[in-house]
Amino acid sequence: MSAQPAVRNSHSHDVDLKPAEGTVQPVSKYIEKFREFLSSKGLRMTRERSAVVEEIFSSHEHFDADQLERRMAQRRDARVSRSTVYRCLGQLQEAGLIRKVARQDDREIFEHDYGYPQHDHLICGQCGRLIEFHNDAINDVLQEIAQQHGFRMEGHRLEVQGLCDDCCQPPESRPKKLNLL
Amino acid sequence: MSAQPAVRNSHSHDVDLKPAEGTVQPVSKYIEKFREFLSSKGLRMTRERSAVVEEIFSSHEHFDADQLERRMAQRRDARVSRSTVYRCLGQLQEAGLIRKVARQDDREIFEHDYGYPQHDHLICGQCGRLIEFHNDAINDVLQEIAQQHGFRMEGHRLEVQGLCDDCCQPPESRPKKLNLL
DNA sequence: TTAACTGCAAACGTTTTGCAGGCGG
DNA sequence: CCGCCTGCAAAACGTTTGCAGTTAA
Repeated sequence: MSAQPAVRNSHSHDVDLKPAEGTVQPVSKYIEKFREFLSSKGLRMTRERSAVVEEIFSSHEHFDADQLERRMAQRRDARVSRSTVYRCLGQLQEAGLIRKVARQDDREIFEHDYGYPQHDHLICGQCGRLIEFHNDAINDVLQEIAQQHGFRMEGHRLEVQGLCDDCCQPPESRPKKLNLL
Repeated sequence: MSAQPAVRNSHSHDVDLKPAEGTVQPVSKYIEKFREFLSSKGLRMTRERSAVVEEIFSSHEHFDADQLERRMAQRRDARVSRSTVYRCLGQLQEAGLIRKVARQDDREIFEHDYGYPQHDHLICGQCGRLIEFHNDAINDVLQEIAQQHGFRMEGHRLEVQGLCDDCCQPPESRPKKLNLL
């Protein structure tokens, strides 16, 4: 589709983890994965669904339903309604392609899940920035704790609240809310 | 239809951590703390507000706004409207007396924060049970990670998803759903 | 063909808010 | 007395759903 600018994303959202390997995976990989899932459920791949997957995996940004809807509105190949966006988000979660990662301003924030290393987030309460990090120790500790409680751990969600580097600066030089990705 | 397991959130939650010490703190301690906060903001302590604090700290259960509203309805000293419950919940969070701890069935779940040791939760996706645990290592790791990113950590929220002991059992021996209320 | 899909709009459930009257300090 | 506080009802919010026409397989 779009000529691959190897660029991450336009806006300044640091992604401190790199993609699984050096290069950006072709979007078709995810579409195929989704098609498999759909087919296993007796569902169909449609123009709308593949367009949504394409949009979501065209960059590694965090996003919410509203942002995705707006991004879809700008595409030429398929206009996708809000309902379909929401329905698709649910299915993509079921399929393991994306996951809810945090909650900001009363909205669920999603991110890529499939083919991306497990990680957690530092969330800036001032500017809303999400900083990814990965740490094996946390998983190990959780695994151990779960075991002690006879709990079968399936996953976790860890949000670290605080202030990012920029927002720690004195108020005068502090950037305004840049909540939109 | 949600893809979530169709389970209500249980009202009776196991608390695997004990209160700070053996005895239950007098509720007045919390009311006093709240009064301080209010006063520092030029706000007032009212019959409704103290009743809410009293209700919340009369037991160490997790709760959501709806449950709290119902509990308030049964009190003799003050009828408290839903609006006031919500407004009060917000202020109690600001005051550091309670905090949101998870999200279940589209509702925020709250718990005591002030005077209670820092901890996290195992959340059973089957029966909704919240199991508290405490582990210093996690905080240490997070503190270190935050520092590496120039992030000023203020707190965190860690939800471990999975299945609790009971719900791991084979269906035959599985206890009936913890019922609500 | 036919069952799943879509957009639309209306419905939903939780939380927030505008308002007029009440009350704490 | 001032201005914060309350309950009420209605609004707002993200999200879900019923429906009738559309489309993938």
